[in-house]
Amino acid sequence: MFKIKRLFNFAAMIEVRPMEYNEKQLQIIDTAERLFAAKGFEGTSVRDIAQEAGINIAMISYYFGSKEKLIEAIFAYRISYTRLTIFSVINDNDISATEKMEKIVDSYIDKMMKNQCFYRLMAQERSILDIHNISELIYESKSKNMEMIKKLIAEGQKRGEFRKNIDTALLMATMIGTSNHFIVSQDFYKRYNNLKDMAEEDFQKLLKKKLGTYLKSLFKSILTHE
Amino acid sequence: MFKIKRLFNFAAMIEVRPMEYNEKQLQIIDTAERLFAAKGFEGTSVRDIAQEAGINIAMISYYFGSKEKLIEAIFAYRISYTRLTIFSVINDNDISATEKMEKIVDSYIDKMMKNQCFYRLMAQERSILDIHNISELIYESKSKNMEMIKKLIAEGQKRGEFRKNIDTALLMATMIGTSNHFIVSQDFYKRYNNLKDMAEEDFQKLLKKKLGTYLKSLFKSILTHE
Amino acid sequence: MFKIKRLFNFAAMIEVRPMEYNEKQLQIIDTAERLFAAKGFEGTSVRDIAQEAGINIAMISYYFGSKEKLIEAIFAYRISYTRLTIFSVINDNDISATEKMEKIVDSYIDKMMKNQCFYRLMAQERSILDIHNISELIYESKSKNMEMIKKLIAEGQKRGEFRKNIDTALLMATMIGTSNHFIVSQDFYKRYNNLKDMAEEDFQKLLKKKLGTYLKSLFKSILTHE
Amino acid sequence: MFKIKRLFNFAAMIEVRPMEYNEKQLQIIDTAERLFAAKGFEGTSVRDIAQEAGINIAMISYYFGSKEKLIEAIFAYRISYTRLTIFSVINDNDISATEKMEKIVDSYIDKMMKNQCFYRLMAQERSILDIHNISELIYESKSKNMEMIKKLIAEGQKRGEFRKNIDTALLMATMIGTSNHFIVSQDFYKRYNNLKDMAEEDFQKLLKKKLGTYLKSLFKSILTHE
DNA sequence: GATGAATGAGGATTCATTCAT
DNA sequence: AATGAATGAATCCTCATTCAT
Repeated sequence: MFKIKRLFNFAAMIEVRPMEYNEKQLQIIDTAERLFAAKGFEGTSVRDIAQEAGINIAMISYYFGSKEKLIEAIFAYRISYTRLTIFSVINDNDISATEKMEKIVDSYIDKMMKNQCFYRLMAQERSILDIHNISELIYESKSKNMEMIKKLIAEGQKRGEFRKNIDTALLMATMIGTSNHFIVSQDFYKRYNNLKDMAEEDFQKLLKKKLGTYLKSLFKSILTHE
Repeated sequence: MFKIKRLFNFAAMIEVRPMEYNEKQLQIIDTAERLFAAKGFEGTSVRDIAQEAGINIAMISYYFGSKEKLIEAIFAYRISYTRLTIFSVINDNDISATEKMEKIVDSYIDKMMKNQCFYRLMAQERSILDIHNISELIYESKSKNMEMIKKLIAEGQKRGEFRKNIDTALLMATMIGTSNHFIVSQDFYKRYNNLKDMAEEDFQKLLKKKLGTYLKSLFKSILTHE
Repeated sequence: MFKIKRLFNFAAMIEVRPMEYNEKQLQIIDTAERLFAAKGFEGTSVRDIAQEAGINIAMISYYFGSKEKLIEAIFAYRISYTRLTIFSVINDNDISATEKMEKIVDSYIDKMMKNQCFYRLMAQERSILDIHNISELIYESKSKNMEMIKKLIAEGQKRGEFRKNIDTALLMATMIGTSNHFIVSQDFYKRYNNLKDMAEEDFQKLLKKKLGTYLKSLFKSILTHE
Repeated sequence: MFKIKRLFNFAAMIEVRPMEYNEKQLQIIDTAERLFAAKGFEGTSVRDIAQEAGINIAMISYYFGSKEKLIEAIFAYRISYTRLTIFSVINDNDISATEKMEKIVDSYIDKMMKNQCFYRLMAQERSILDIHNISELIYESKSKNMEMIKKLIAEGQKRGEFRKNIDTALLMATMIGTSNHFIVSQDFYKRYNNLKDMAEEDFQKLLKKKLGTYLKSLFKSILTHE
């Protein structure tokens, strides 16, 4: 029915379509994601989710099978979107490797800023790893991304844009880790720099811009300088 | 007795001594830290901790008051150690700013590698922040570190070692975020690179060396290149 | 659903209807009342109640929220019945003030004999007062009763049936206190008078008759003699 | 040692001497009595008592054996004093039966006002009876008192002071019940009559005077009127 | 398809007491 | 004689889930 056993089909990768959920299910996913991010998986009860989402408690088991399955669904749902972007950027033949990398950074930051809850949640789960059946999902997604980035780096090196000896894993760690940490520490940043009075929207824009500029400059540095 | 009202004494900062716990208390702290890191705060029951630590369940409330207070104690305990290192490095007059920065990176990585559980735990709590009374503790520690790093950067700039326009917050985010993400994703790294057969000790050394080399090179890049 | 925000509605006093509980809830109330009376509130565990009532432990929290709320519900439930009787007696225009008072005494004794558990419980709570949120409930009920009795006494005085200078508070204390003490000490009474072999039913009838005769005679004495 | 198996020795009744406790033990008794009265036996923890009394937790078990034994000790201690008074009044040959009865009422009220905590506690335990080993103690004390009162009534009847057909049990119930209820409901009384601003000492005097006058008048009525 | 009622399992904590000192 | 440390048992309550409707 709405249960997907195997998430990604290599052969049909381009056509990978995120599973379809009805409105109520999406509402549950959004609410759960937000609450899981804010209070942790175990710290959030299905009652909390049901109440916040304005639905019946039994609906969660009814729609997703269990609380565990719900978080798996959240990850499957969110991750299924991520790949498409990178994929389309990589395959764009009209721009240089450097430009591609910049686009990827921008796109990553954009996605993360828009889905902060999910990325917070992922930061938690990365640590708790293997308790819920998510690690496999993350592994697949991550290695897929790694492959693409590697290909891109190779392309850049071939074109003479990038230097040799680039450690993709650490490069990714820098992009993901720096972004995550910066976003997750935004409360510290706001308080430390006395930006409490800034409108939230403006503050988010500021973070995004700072982070984007910084990361792209950093990547340039890493990728080109000897 | 073992309760600390105020953690850091500015005036007596050099002499700040971590609170003293007896052996059993330390055993609880270590076990709890490990389990919290592995299963999350809410995902870990006091029964789990007691059983794993080989002590009576009631001892946790007896020694720390509550599960909540226990995690606070863990943070207070671990954080109280961190500062000293940075402080002593900064105040070393015999080495250049560049060398100081390298020492700080090394010392951070070293500490993190040795206390992976705590850093995993902190990664979780950074997200859940403000549920337990830890954010204040982290804020204090973090801003203290920021101040010292800022001072160091200023010193480096004054000495002509570092370039202008360095964003300390993002620099820190890179060090902490990259390290954290790399460590937290070590299982991915191992699997992705088929290193399952490598001895754990060797693997840890490998991670540490790679990370250290990378981060120091990265910092050099950020701090010196225009 | 079964939560009552405001117990007594002055305007609609005649129509005050006790809250409606389903059969299982009433079963819990009865059992809890009996056990609280016998072993005290704190001396009774929710396990005891659940076991005795033949229901699941969780049902008590499920239906009443907590053990505390349960005892509040018991009081609200029992007290909501009491007023009606006095009210209807007072407003009966066909009988003298003396007869009214006799009816009130009879009705009080009758109610108390039938709900000995509750009156025992109330005797305990009167002492512990203010720990559970019951004092307010009792205050309201008691002052309402006081008002009615005062009115009745005034009526009796106006009609020349009762003497002047009657202290309503002490009059009430005599009725309630004597009855309570007599009932609560019935075990002593039975043993002291060697009535162990008397059928329980007969014994209860005996108590009721003795108490009724005595109290009515006493009231006559108090209300009429100079 | 400090354990008394059998409290009252009939033969040596006149010489009955309350058990001797050292200062710390008396401190515990007083504190426990107060807390038991305020929060109930089960509602009071030995920790509460120890903390309030400023003594070590283990002392309670050490001195009294257990919490249960402590409350037994309280009852034994307080009850052992009560009898003496009645006894001496009864045996006074210089005053009439009526005067004796008045003295007994006065003495009872006086004792109760001075030991409100204990009387509150007794009101609770009367209901919970037979859980702690106190009922026997109370039975003995009560029947002893009953005997004396009966003797006094017989004396009054013989002397023509009192009427025939007096139910001693109900007479006692009136004295004890009315007093208890009046005292236990003093908060209601204060609030109902807007006496919150009266000094506590004055309020207590008021209660005592009202109660004394009322009860003695009531007793006269019961004992003399036909 | 959707849900209110119900429940067994397990949560953290507090309890009175004991024991070594 | 006195006590701080320690503990097994029991506390109330919440949990995710199920089931009859």
